[in-house]
Amino acid sequence: MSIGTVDRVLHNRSGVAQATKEKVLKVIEELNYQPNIIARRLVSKKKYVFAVLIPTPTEDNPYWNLHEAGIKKAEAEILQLGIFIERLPFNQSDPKSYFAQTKKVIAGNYDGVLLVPFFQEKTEDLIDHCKAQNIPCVFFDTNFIEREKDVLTYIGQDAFRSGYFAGNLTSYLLSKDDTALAVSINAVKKADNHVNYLQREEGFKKYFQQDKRIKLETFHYNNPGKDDALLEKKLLEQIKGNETIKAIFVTNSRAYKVASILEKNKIKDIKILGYDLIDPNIQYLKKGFIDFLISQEPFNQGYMGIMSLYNHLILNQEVEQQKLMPITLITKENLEFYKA
Amino acid sequence: MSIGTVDRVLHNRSGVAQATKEKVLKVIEELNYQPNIIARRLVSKKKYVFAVLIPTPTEDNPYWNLHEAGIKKAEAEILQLGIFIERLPFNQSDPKSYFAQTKKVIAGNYDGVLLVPFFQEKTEDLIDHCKAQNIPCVFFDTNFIEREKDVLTYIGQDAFRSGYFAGNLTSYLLSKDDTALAVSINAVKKADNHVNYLQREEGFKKYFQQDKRIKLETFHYNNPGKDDALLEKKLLEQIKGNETIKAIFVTNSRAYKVASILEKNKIKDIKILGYDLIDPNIQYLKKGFIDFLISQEPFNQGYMGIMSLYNHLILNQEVEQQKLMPITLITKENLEFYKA
DNA sequence: TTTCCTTTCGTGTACGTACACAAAGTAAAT
DNA sequence: ATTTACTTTGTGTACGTACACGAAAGGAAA
Repeated sequence: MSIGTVDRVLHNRSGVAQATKEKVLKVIEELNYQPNIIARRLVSKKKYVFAVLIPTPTEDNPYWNLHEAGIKKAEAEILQLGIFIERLPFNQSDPKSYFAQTKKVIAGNYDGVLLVPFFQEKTEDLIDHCKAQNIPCVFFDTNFIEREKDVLTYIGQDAFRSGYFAGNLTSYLLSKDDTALAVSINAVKKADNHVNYLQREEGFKKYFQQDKRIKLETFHYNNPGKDDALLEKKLLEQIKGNETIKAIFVTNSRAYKVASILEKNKIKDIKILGYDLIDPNIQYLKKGFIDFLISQEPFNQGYMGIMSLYNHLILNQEVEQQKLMPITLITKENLEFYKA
Repeated sequence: MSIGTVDRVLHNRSGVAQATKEKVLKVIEELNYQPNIIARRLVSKKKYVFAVLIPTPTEDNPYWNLHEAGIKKAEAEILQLGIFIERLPFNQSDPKSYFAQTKKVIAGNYDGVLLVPFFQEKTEDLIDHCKAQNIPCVFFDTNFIEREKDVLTYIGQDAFRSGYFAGNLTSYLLSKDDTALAVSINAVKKADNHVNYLQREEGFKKYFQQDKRIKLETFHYNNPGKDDALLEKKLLEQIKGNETIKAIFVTNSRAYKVASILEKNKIKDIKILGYDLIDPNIQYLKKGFIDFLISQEPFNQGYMGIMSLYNHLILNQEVEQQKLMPITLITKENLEFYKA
């Protein structure tokens, strides 16, 4: 038995007599042979290229910078192994830019795809392509539940449970017959891409269906422009219309907008809960205007997203269908221990 | 210029003319040469062995199982790279067993050490040895502040800040003139090894020095045996002696003991905060008798502990002097998203 | 038996690094 | 000029894997 024969058996290639093959397999079994990944990558000159579709961080929403950091860390770790990452950023308020990038991925020759399935209708073709070409695709941050079974994995929070958690926490802060206000502020008119926000609100509501001591109101504001004056007017109307509102749950990273309105109007007895450790939120957390922020651990999401592709393609490891990120609570007091 | 010469320059070995050396260095600079870690580990037959000193998980304290899981993950990742882990478990209520293991490390020939510096006096020799032999040493879970500068890194929580965080959280749960009770239950008489507990209590107290709306009491119970009946008697005495006690902060993983006492005595209006996702705690969290648990992320501690040694020794990377773990809050609602 | 083809198996080379050893170069001593 | 001692440089081999290529074995037809 020579190295060559063993190698053929290992890779299930043709040209080995059945008897020999069985003998080799037996020995492999006995010795519990594990291929040396190191040597394998060393000799293989195959390059892997992963496409990453992630919104461009904007001043209005710097959130995506945090993912980028995690992606960068993964990139550094596996660059030496011949794996390259190509970023295809899109404008999160412009479906066309998203569509253009998905088309690039379909036209290009990528070995794996990591994406935030922001605009769902536009995502279908991409998933079909990946499925047909057997290209692993990873959703992160936002799930696309209908097509979840067609991708390698989803990495992100369970948005509904996250909202439910927020409800539970809010219940600790309020007294009987107080009201909690769930606020959703969207940057675009059509909110089909904000699955997370909707599900968080649902989870939050669900909690208070079981815990009737506390009342619930909702506030929705969709605005593609940036007319924060109107937001202020409407929000104040609602708050002043109900003196029992003692907590506001902002279903996305715009908690700082609510905080700034309360600060400006010197309203101090309303607690604010929101999402994401972006800078404006952090500032208001430190100042005490925001009480709690829920982190989605975007850094880890980015890191694990890339690593899932790596584990699947290069290490041939099983990858879980869902990697649900922890629902992490941040206050002024433990903030400094979370880098992202 | 041959491979051999370049290699000599790279490793700063002798036998290269100054002129040649400079020429080679220049080219290395220009090409931004990065050594291929893969190939390097492949060829090097040097084996690394790390010693891990960690308490044996007991029925009374299964906490250390969680670290072990993280260590195992790291082990699996780097085993192929010729790195081996040798476990030297000790009995956490027996300083002698700890001492015996430290002596083994000193006598042995290890390339790195990961330990919980539980009994501080007994640790001195080990640290001296590591320092003299230039063996990297990592503290985790518990810090040994006086010798922190002599080791590679400390991985764990900032216990004081963690207690402070708990204080802040407690303040949300209580009303003016309520009392918070800080409870420390130790399994051994001499509590010099429980630096964490003490610091958490200090942090907790500190918070209420600034927030005077709430009163504070403390309760200490040191018992090397397992006389939980006495604990119950004493704790009930204190609780019944002060009707305003509305929250109990347990400074270590024994929150379940307090919860069981409250459950047995049908006391329902006192909230419990504690540490660590060990099974009995989790049970009481689910039942609603414990409200909040703070996780120290032991899994990550174990994983990162091993990886710090690896990064330092094999990858020659800079390692931070302190890797402070996040202070993570767990409730019934987000529990399932934390595996450890 | 020879020829030819197919199936089966062994050998050689490469990946990038580390190191032992051989070769070449240099300079002083004979 | 030759020897000797030493410095400097080049070559060969190995690590474990992947694969191309060629060698051997086997069988069928000439």
